[in-house]
Amino acid sequence: MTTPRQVRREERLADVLAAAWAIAAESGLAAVTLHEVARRVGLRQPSLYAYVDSKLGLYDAMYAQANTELLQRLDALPAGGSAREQLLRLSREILRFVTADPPRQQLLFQRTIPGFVPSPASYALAQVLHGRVTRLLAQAGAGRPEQVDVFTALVAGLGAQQIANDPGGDRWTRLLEPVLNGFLDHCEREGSP
Amino acid sequence: MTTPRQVRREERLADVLAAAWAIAAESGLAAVTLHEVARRVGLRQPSLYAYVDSKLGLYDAMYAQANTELLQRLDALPAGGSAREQLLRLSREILRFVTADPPRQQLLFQRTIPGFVPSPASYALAQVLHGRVTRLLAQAGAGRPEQVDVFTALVAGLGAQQIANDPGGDRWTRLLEPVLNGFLDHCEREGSP
DNA sequence: GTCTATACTAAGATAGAC
DNA sequence: GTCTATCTTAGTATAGAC
Repeated sequence: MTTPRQVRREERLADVLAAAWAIAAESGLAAVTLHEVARRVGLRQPSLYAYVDSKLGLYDAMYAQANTELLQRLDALPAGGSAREQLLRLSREILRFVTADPPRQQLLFQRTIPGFVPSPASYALAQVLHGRVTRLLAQAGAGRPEQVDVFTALVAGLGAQQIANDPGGDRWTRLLEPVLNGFLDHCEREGSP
Repeated sequence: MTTPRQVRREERLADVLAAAWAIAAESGLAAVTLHEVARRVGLRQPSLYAYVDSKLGLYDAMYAQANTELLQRLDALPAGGSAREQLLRLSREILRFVTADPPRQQLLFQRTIPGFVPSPASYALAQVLHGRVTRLLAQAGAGRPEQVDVFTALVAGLGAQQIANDPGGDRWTRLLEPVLNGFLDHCEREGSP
């Protein structure tokens, strides 16, 4: 059961994480420091240790939060239509999610913070996400492991190029639909040779 | 003309850059510091300012060097065969280049160092690379700008996933050939509708 | 749970001698 | 071109009082 005290704590932690994401969005993920986070939430830096147990622990909490939020967004998508249509909606949402806030892409899909490795608990969330994608791909006729890997590379690649070379634009994200259709068409042809 | 003095200087600079790459490979690109670089080349930290004009200047020199080396490697590839075969060789070489040393991928194709923007001179090298890829893609029937963008996303995506989720392995890089063939087949079909 | 105080480490950069 | 010395800033983390 959740006491009012725990609720309060969760809210505070949410403030801490929000401040961290704001810093990351402004100055890069690597620019997040406990001092600056504390400044923004109106605490002294040592007080943050009541919420995270280290700097890397803060990154882990951000990682878990981003995974959770992305999962929630995918859950909130309309479920109708063909598997292909659902997959397109899901991919679009993932791209929207990461391109709207590049540090998310960096934290979720790249390995750029020296020393950061997701904790088992946080990584489990990433696996849930992967499982969701795999299931939908299987329904769309692209459920083989290699096909799932190609799909993740496609989405991650479009997101990364978009962020790195045309931030705020849609030069790569707008290619999602034709690329995805080409990929799924190819998988269908392969599926019944 | 190059005096012996300039040659010496170039060699020293090369040592500095090699030390920086070594640190990046061991601890991440963000872990490169002027102090540690100086330590490794047997200089005092202020002496590095004879070779680079700032920390970001060091990253810029690394960026330029990586581009130059990649271009050299692509130049050294055998030129025979169809455009498709050449393109496959080129893509393979790019993937080999970045996966063998993840900081290269991070510096060349991602934007993760707060404040780093390539200088015009360094960025020109990247454009040479892009031009080379574009020309080859055109010969292979995929020269439209959107097709070039898809190609870069494919290669960058495979490389990023490989590094992030299977470092040292080949779970994604081995998918290059089928993915590339699928992509080029699709472009050919599209080319004459 | 938050504070003050502080230990500890390390960073980037500049001045000026040799 | 390299050095010593130093400035300036900043970081993570801990101890102990309230």
